[in-house]
Amino acid sequence: MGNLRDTSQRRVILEELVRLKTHPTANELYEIVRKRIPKISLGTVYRNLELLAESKVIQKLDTAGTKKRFDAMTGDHYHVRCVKCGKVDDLDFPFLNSLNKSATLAGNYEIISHRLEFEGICPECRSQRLVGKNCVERESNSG
Amino acid sequence: MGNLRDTSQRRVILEELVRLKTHPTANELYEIVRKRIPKISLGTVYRNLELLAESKVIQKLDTAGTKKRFDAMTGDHYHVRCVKCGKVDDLDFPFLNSLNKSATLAGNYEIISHRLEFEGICPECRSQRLVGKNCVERESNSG
DNA sequence: ATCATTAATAGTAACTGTTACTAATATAGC
DNA sequence: GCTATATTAGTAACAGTTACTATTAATGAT
Ligand SMILES: [Mn+2]
Ligand SMILES: [Mn+2]
Ligand SMILES: [Zn+2]
Ligand SMILES: [Zn+2]
Repeated sequence: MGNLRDTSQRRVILEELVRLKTHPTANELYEIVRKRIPKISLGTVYRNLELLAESKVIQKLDTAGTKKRFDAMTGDHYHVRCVKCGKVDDLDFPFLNSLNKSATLAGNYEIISHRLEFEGICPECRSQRLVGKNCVERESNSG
Repeated sequence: MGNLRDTSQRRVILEELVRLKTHPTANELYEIVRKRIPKISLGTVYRNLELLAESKVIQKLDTAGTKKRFDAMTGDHYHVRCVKCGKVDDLDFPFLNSLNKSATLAGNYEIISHRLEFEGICPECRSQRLVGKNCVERESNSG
């Protein structure tokens, strides 16, 4: 894994991120890793997520909202965010390979990538629409 | 304009945002408005942008990076962000109306909207690629 | 026009997510 | 085992934004 040393902290952070399919924030992952390494520091989680993303082992997501999220799946894929509970899920949707080329032709930028994120209501929140309980707002749903 | 009072601060903020095509951050707009209303407070700019966005007069963008940007154009359109200088421009690209429906069918979310943002290199930065001067990094280019 | 009501303001403090710093510790190579 | 140095825990600093508060000003009624 490049020139990164093999520390227990780094190993557990990666293990737990791979296990989770929830695209956690640094703090969410910190709380989970803490159960296995109680004395780990939040800074260590941030630093390792950054390093792992730099070396392309994981992916840093730039979803709506203020918090960065992390994803152990590095392949191209899109995400859905529930506007009710803030949950971020993978979406099994074909990757739009031709978009960048079309967009380059449409304007005067040299397009190198695109970010597509859907907003919607997850099955859980949909079934609780009338009840309104058990559906904690995770983050201010901007726009 | 709803139940919003007509103050000089609010009027100038909106005027300057409409004039600009640069999708400024709150602070960038603050610096511009300050030339006309020197004693205006940054909080006033934030509060008014928020209120104007709530009442759909303007649009709050959730582009990559940490800073929110604002847009007086409320119609559906996509944006390009220059990875070199951070500039955000409109892209004259047809709006993908069928995407939400397709994405709803692809997963188990009820999709209500999508956000598509392109990354690329603007004409200015492209012509300065070798020189590297006059091309100020506006924000840390994450991912 | 004067007044009362109350939204909006300037100025500042507080907050949130993240990054930077530092002295102590642990890893990897010899 | 020893050395060089990457990594760590703990904490301070930082950036962007929001919340608070006393004062000011827009509105609508008299
Ligand atoms: Mn994913
Ligand atoms: Mn725009
Ligand atoms: Zn939900
Ligand atoms: Zn540029």
